[in-house]
Amino acid sequence: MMIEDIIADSLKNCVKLLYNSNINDKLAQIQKTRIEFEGDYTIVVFPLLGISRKKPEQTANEIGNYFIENIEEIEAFNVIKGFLNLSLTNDFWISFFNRNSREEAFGFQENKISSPLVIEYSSPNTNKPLHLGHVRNNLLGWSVAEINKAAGKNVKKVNLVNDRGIHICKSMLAWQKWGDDKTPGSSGQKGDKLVGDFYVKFDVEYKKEIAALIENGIDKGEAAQNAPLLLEAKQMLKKWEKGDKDVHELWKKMNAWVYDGFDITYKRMGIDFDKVYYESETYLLGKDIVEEGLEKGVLFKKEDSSVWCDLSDEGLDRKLLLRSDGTSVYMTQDLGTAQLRVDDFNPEGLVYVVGNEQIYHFDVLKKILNKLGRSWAGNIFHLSYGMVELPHGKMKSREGTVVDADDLMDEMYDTARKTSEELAKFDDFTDEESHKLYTMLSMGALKYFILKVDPKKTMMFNPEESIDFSGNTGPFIQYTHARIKSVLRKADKAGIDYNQEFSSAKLASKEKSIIKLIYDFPSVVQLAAKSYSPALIANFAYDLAKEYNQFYHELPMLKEVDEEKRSLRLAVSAFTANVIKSAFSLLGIEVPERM
RNA sequence: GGUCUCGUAGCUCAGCUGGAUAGAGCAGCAGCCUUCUAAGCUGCGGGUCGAAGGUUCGAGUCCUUCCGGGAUCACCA
Repeated sequence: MMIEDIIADSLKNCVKLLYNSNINDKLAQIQKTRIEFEGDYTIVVFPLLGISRKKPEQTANEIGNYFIENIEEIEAFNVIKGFLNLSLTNDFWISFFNRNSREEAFGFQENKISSPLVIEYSSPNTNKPLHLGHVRNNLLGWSVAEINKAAGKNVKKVNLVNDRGIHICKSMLAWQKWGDDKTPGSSGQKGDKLVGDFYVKFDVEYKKEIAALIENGIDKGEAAQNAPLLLEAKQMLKKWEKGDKDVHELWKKMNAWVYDGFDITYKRMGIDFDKVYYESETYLLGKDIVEEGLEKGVLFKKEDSSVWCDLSDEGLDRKLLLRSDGTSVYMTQDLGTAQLRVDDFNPEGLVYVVGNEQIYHFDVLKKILNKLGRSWAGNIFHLSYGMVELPHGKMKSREGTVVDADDLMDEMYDTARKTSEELAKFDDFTDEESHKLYTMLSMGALKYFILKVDPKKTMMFNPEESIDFSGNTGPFIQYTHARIKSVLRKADKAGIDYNQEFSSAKLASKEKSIIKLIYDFPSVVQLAAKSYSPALIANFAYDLAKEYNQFYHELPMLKEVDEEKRSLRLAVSAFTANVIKSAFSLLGIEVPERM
């Protein structure tokens, strides 16, 4: 039980005893004492004045006295206006420290055997390479999954690859027409890049056709619908759906190129999945559900035999589920894949990491599933993250304004190398060690940069300015870890033992503030899991690293003559390093021993 | 137009369910390496929390209106 809960419970007992009244959580307000005041935790007494019927100071004093007399963890208090600041005993912090500082997995909860939380993320299209927007999705999804594992959940990461459809046919058609049998092998180009280029090529030629049609006096909308290239692509899609051998062969070949390319990028980002679904295998699934909905009378059919769901009673419009030609739309497929996931995993929840432009889509998805009587519809959670914007607006694949994922990682690597060469503290690194370090730092900088901002918020990325390596950054925190490890190596070498219990040690202010921060780590993990926010973990790691660096400058370790103080400070350092490492592991960031 | 979102320092971002004089980093200026890694530490300057009302003992946080940005409302995905 966390100390905040103990204080809250005690407060309830106290109010019952002193003022003969029961209070709820809303009135029992406990918060951390602000640094400028003496104390560890603060009870806000304003809400209790109506019950005590006394002045704030008097009420706070009465409660403070109760705590001193009855709660052994509390050793002192002071009152400022309506705030009752409680000081915990030195012993409380020391014994917490003794119990946990050598726990490798401190803050992580053992995996429970429970039905899984299925998290879908990434879900790329196989017609273009990954860009910065996808990077945010992938890092977020992966991290949210890891955080939930650490919080004790049984997590399954899944990917639904969008490997078929009109957009795929467009790049296939362009390759057929203008590809000259180019392959990744012959061109030396990464497969996803090659295919992406043909997708762009299609768009260029298609636009030319539209322009020509308009020139000939054809209406704009009609031109877009009837351009020969588009008709040809549609034709190809029909062939694909009929199982045409040639089209399928081409489709398989080009998708294989893309997967080879994606694998490289995924691997570099450190992303993985427990299960990969392919839309080509699932896109027909929703039709059964639609059929079921028609039978139940939840859905209806129009004269042209298209099928709809009426959501007007939910304040929404009608939603199409089957086209008049009987083919399914995106929504239909998602109904099917949701059901498939439920059948596959019997999950306690389904999480979709998908951009906020699809809020409406998921809203509708849940409502339709609800109408269809799927009780698990309420367990669907759409983690809708914000877009990544560039100074000149949002990224558009077809307009070439995207920040390519591979290029970005290359640039980060370059910056890491230059920065490291400039600031290097060692000259004995082998090429391999250097490469490993640059990789670690560049990915640390990138991942931290993206994950530290609240997932829900739109974020800004300026390609002109490289991502920082100092200040509130990944490398700063990695540096803190390496710095601690350096001191610990020296301590080990000098034969200093800091792996022990501490009994009487009176904590210095900076030692205590670090221990207090670390004390919160388990709750931060829980909260980050519940709110699906890696940003909370990133912020925590930064606060800890910052606090540690102040400690480092203020208090000597190896030079300290008092042996117990020396050992305690080394032990605090070791604990800090371990927690930084754990926190960063949840963000997918590795920490170096030396840098 | 309907719905949903966001607006905090020059820039990028924190600010848990309303609580004490609104915090970091970057950028700028000034200090600190014969001392455990200076990717660090210390200090200075910088804010009518988009605007106006309201609820409350108390509002960056909740409500209303307005201004500004974004998303969405397809027989696209």
